[in-house]
Amino acid sequence: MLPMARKQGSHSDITGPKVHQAALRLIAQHGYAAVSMRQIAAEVGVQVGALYNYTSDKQSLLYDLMHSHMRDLLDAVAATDMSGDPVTRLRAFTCFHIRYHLPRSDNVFVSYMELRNLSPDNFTAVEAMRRDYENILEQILRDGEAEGVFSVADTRVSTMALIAMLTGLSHWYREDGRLGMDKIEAIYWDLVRKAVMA
Amino acid sequence: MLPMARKQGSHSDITGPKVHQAALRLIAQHGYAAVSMRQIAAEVGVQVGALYNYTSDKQSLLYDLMHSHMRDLLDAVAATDMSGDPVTRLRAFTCFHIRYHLPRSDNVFVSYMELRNLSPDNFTAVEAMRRDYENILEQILRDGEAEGVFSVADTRVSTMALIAMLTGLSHWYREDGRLGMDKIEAIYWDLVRKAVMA
DNA sequence: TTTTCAAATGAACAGTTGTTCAGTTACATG
DNA sequence: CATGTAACTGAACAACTGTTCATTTGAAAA
Repeated sequence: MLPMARKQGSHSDITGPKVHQAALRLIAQHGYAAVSMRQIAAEVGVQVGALYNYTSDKQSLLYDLMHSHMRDLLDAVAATDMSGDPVTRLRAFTCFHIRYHLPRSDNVFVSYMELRNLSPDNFTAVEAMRRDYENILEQILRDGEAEGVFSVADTRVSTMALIAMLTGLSHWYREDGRLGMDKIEAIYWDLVRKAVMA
Repeated sequence: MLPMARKQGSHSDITGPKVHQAALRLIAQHGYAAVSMRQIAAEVGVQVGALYNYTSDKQSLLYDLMHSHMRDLLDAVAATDMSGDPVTRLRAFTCFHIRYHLPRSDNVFVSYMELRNLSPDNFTAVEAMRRDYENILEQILRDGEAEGVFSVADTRVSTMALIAMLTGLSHWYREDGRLGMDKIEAIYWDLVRKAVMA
């Protein structure tokens, strides 16, 4: 088969997403700095130059991955029912976090590990969104403390501690492992609840 | 000042550690793949070629950093008093972890983020040491469960959750921040204790 | 003072990097 | 069928990569 400047059934609508998928997978596996544009192109099945129809440069590609992940995360959490008393809300947040993150380990990995490879402006933007997400949990803890149902030594630190605990799960969880998502959810909810309960 | 092939008072005993310090700092800041041997050399104040008097290649340099960190960690934890009932031991482990890791944020960062840049053999070696460290905590939890003083839904998962919570601290703690190490220690011990107590 | 040699230089190596762009191709439109 | 153009190729660019090594240096040993 001879090389073709344009393949059958190949459009911007197909190649565009493919570029992002390939970049996400490769960067999650090897890291941003260790992945070349040529590797991404090869995974898509295209030459390097073609990538620049879909991103202005490598940095923007990384930013797009991280920014869209955070946007989707914030949209999803906003669409989740978080009403009720603080304990119910904490449970809803915990379960949401686990169920949203576990099937998206590549996204989590990239958004966690590649922060330092963002340009200063891009870093600020992504960091603000991460902070927005953390604040949702922090507010739940504050409300629970105000009602006297939660009791933690420091709300902000406890927020960070719980987020770290929950996010760490994505780093070692394997879908084909010993425990299913329901079990995991129960175990983590048990730890979270007890840790903050008055 | 003309370039000199050997500077005054410059020995292997001085440059060697400097190479590791520079590599640690730069890799913690930018990541292994993003740091070049020339950048490390510049930080040391030397030309690239000189680095190869102290490491056989870049990969070995990374492995040395990670392996020696894990070795020091395991030595330090072994030298710490972990006797007594499970609650006392859990407290000792929690405080040890925090006090050991907080002043070594560069080491923690590198040992956490650069695992995927290790060659397969080096990865296996470092991973085994990490597992040894985790097992210390896991054994404390098991003993506590056997005595009925702890109660967790799954010991292994709880171990990973607590380690993630504790290690996450190193990612955001700033020495000049709002809270000193004593306060932090108290806050985390509170969370850990409550999370696993029966 | 002369000798010795660990330690560092600086140039070179072949390969890879991100990015650009003139040219080619195949599909959609007329 | 002819034409326009979005999508892609392939080659080129300068800069940078890890690594090697013959050469030079200067401090310590004789």
